[in-house]
Amino acid sequence: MRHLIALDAVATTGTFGRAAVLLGYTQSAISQQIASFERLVGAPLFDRPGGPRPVTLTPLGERLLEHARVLLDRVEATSRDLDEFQHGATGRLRIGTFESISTGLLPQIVRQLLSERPQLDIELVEAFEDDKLVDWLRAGTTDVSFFIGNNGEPGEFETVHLKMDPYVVVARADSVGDGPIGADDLVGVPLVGEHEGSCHKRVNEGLLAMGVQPRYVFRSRGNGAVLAMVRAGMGMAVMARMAIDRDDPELAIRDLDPPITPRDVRLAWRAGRTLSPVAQRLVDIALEVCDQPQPSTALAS
Amino acid sequence: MRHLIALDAVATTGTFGRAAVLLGYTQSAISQQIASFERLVGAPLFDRPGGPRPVTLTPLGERLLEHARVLLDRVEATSRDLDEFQHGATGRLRIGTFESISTGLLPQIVRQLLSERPQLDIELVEAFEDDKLVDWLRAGTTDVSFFIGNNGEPGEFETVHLKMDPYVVVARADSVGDGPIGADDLVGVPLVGEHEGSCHKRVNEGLLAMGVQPRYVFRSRGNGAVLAMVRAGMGMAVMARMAIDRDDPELAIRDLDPPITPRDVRLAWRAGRTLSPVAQRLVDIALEVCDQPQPSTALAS
DNA sequence: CATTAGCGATCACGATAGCTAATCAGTACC
DNA sequence: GGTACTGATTAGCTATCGTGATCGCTAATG
Repeated sequence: MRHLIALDAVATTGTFGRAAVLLGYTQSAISQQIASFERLVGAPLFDRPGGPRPVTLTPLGERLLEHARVLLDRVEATSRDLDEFQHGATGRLRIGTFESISTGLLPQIVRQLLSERPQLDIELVEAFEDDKLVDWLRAGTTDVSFFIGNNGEPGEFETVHLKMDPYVVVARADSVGDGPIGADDLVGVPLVGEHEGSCHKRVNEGLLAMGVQPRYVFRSRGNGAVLAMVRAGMGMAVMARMAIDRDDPELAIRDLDPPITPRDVRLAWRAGRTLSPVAQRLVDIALEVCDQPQPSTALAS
Repeated sequence: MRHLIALDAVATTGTFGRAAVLLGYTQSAISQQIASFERLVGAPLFDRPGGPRPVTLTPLGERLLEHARVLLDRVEATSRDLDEFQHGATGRLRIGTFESISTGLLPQIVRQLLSERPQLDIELVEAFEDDKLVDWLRAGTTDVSFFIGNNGEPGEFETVHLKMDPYVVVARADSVGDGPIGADDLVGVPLVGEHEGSCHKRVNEGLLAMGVQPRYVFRSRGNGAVLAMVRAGMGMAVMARMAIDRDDPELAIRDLDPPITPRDVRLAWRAGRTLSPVAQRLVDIALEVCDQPQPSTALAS
């Protein structure tokens, strides 16, 4: 390595002495470096004419110099890229997420992250079930992942709590009064909701706990479709608050009474694995956006 | 450099100890190397879970490893290319030459050289005047050059004598008898020959020294054209023996009497400059082809 | 629950490599 | 023939890098 730099310097300056000054060494050091390099390759790299004439590269030296410059450039590029990476300016970030989070939380976070670091390569991987997210995170398919509560083997993941996301009732604005919706209001009422999946399971269990046997008249994987059906008058929906992305005067959003246990929205990564600078920043931004204190050391799962 | 190798080995084996075995070090050495590398980049490269579990790369380490592998590959490639270059298997060789030499001498030399080293990149640069060849060789446009006699500043070039190339008369076979051609045979005879140039100058001076005032009826830069004109009966030609590339029953080749001083064909290169392996081999082959002894140390110009 | 095995970190120590400083030796130029 | 500019060489110091032994940690074992 030092050899390559010395070779370049001598070839450029034409003189051992000037190369030494350039590199902050003494002439002796350069002489020894070149000599050692020549011993290494087994042949002279410079013709030394003697006297006050500049040294010149041998054909071998010339050939080696070409390679040396390529290598030095590469090293330089590596150093620059690593710096950028460490400062979080570049990097890839694969995020595991649910649709509701992609709708109600991620956009703010991603917008902030991208405004700070426009060159980032962000990849979202959406799942309908917790297990998928766990598998992906475990396998390294995702770098960080949103979780509902804690998942995986104990100690396998590290997580931070972002916010509690309540389940609410969504109905046409003209079909409900003010105030929370009780169990009575839901019995026998036609419902629209999600297809099978972790989210739906939680809603379903919650309703059953309330004593309501839900009657679904439409199911979809897309929250947008569900809301559209509510808007169209197909029925009410019980869904995570976060999945409703915009204020819609046609729709009324009401609390449940008694409420279904809200979702514990967390951000998770593999325990004991260093987060990349961008992932670290993502966590911080997520905490900011959710108004959570930033634990200096993230809580264990 | 060592750092990169260690990084690669640890990442591959998953363990400091196995990496050490792989590289012929002790575990302690690897541990210190990685630690020093981490100090250099300012952040951990591996997550060490502790206990009998393998270490894993941090995101930074992964990124660095990609660069490291590219660099190591390049170093490997450099080493291979240099080996080949030193053995003369690869390399570029730019040869300064005259047309007559390109015709009568070079083909044998180049054929031999290429049969030994098929991958060579040989470039011929043809000149019509000595000065051009001198300039090119001085400037490094050519690596080696054919010279007629010695040229350039004294001590500027190193040369070896290849052969003496006599000047001969070429005529239609049916237009001359046996035996050498004397001055009387040439007086007033129509001649074909070269255009201005170093070769032609020597012929012209030779003829004048013989007492012959040459009468040119055709001149060309191409020896082939000259010979064709002789064959066509335009006249005789006085030219270097070497410029006649093949036996042609239509043509008779006769000595001059008195002869013009033959050309001293030499191979030259810049004095004090190491020859590339292929150039060195070219010199040797040229000497072989010309039946010259090979001086272990080439004669000074 | 104590034991064991496998892992990396650390320390002291010796060898080596790499630098400086001073000097030597060759060559061109005045 | 001196002078000035080269690179080479030598001795000596120092920082680096390797080894070997040891320590501390954790998962797996019985």
